[in-house]
Amino acid sequence: MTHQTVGHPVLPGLPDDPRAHAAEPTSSCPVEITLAVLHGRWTTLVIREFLKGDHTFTELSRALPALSDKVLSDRLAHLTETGVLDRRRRSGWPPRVHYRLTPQGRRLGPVLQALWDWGAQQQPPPPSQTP
Amino acid sequence: MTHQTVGHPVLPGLPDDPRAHAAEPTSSCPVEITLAVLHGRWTTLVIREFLKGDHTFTELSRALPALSDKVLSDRLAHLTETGVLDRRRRSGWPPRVHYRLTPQGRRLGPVLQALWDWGAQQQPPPPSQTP
DNA sequence: CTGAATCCCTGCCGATACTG
DNA sequence: CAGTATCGGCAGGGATTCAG
Repeated sequence: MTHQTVGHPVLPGLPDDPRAHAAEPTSSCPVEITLAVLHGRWTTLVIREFLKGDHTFTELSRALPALSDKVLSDRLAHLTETGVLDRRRRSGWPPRVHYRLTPQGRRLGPVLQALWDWGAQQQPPPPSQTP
Repeated sequence: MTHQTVGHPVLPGLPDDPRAHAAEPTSSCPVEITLAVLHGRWTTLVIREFLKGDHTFTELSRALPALSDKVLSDRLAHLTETGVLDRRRRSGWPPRVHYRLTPQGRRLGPVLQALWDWGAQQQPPPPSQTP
């Protein structure tokens, strides 16, 4: 019938969703919402660490040594505000704060996977160095 | 065997891919590659327009009226450099340049869909205004 | 018609120092 | 331990102007 030969829709979103036809960048667009959550250097790496399990501030700092305290603090606050992380203070001394992914945060796994898959096809993996 | 009850992997990439364990943001990480392509205001909207079909510079300018010529030019150059768009000059007067998605560019459809899906669950769509 | 050049302004990121 | 306060550098984006 048309030039389209594949079986999946090429456009994101339901066809009658007005947000799929926005004429300018708007924070109500679902794509923008997700990109805003992932926005900023280190953000995806932090999420990746949480996909492995929950962490405290210091544990994360050790997992990503080149990430400064200030930016780590910024990222944790941002991801907590956006509902990706759950922040939990444990009483006692020394003070410890545990972070973990919320159910919404866990749903970012497939999103990162989609981003990974596209990028991986752009640049094939380096030869595996099996010792 | 473990605490994991779902059937899909939570981590992006093959487990033995060294890029899945990077300790800092690096341009060789597939996730970073994709985010670099999508980076910048207006970029996803431009890609969306191309998922509908190919366009000339002016057609795009009309589809996204609030997008300035300079930024549109930047976006087209960036997406062409990264292999998402194919640039084709048609001889004659007035000069016209047609852009269209490459096969790699078309593969961004599912990526935008994944971004849309996550964002849509964060903020349900507004009530449809059926006239 | 399709851009490229320039200028200014803003916002992010890193480094450093400090606090409950 | 887990942050906040402050500062400076730099890149992104918009407006305007000019060119092939």
